[in-house]
Amino acid sequence: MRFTLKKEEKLKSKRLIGALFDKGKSLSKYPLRLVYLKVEHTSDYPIQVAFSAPKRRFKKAVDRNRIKRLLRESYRKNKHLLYEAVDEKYVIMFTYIDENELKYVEIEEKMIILLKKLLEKINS
RNA sequence: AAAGUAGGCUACCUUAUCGAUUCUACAAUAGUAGAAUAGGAAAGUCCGGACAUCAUAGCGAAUCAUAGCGGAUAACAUCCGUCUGGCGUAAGCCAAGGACAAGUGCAACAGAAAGCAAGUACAGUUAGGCUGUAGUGAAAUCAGGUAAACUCUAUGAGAUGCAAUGUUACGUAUAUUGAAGUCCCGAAAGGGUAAGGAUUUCGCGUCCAAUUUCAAGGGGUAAACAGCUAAAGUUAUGCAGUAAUGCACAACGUAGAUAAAUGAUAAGGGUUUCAGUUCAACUGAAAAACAGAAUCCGGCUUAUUGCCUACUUUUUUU
RNA sequence: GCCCUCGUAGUUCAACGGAUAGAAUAGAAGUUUCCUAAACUUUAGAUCCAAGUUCGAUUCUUGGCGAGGGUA
Repeated sequence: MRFTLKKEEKLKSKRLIGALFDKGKSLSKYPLRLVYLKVEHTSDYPIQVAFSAPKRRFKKAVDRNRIKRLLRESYRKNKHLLYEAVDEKYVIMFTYIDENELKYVEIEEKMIILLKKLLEKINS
């Protein structure tokens, strides 16, 4: 298993994002929040994913970029948890809801917990 | 040593592992190897250009900008030099710094009076007139003050911005409904008129015409490529110039993302601060700012780390 | 990315460059009432920030900060 994260795995379609917020279900593990939806998409990968840091909480572009990079890194390291257990296609959006930037180690820890929670939800 | 002024440099580094984007090569659509990958302000979007489109882009007015003088520049509200005025003990800093001797307006309070009329007290001299002084005020008879008041003078500006613009793909609609207009002369060719609509605010002009104009009236994709990064480029030296800068020659080859790459982790080293031990030195701990390209350049403004050089003033010591 | 607009009491709005910045409403205290409301009386409270022009700026100019909008 290689820990890569290619362009094709990123969620870019505005239509899918709209549908995701419209119909998707959400889970959260502070300071992360996740919205997911089972839907057909064009990518070869089973899951398309997007990351966001709200402008309301992080006014500076540097901070938003920083948060998104940390989220992307922690997802890249741990996405095998999902890939090993999921057959159908999903789209996922991660949102950062705290107002302060946490250390990478803490974010990765929460990410793992959140992904496991998601697996339970999907399989049940 | 303290306080201050001016100018300049800098923006932690190295290695390893795991990734991201672009390009190249090999492979063929899986990948492998190599190279490159954020700033001094990338920011604010405040000026100036390049570039692109619009001939319904023209002309005039309006509007806006600039404002001592000379120079630099592609250009500028930038930069350099200099005069004058102001601030500061000084080093230095600041200035929208043309015209109120064209016209119009405005001037609280105070004051007789802030314009077209009036006139207080004292003195020169008794009255009038004239002159001077006092008193109010930011400004008082003086060609008064005020133009970051209208305005005038000189110079400049066509409008819109890369979501410009071009090509391709998908889909397709000159769909449908309502309203307005389709003028005059002539058999025709043609001529006349200028109501309507369009345009950068207005006028002229120009353009449009049942293949017209205006209004109402669905949805999908939110696609790809070009524009898109070699540039009024950077550095060193020489020459010209007080300088900004120009010229010559040499070297270097410098991000192109698009729900938006430039990241994460570990180890070692350097810098600064604090603490401990006998000065040098060592050990330990902590800290490292402001901030993220989005068509590209030249500036301005604002945010901000560490340091260096020169100068000024004051105090202390020799 | 590009292009615009607006900042005055807690809130909604006023104010030719000229006295202590005005009104409504909300707040506080009092009068009235057995108590509350209403009414009446009194009271506190503001020009986003920093420079400049001016004798004098909410108003004019410049820079900053904040808020909002438009744009295939």
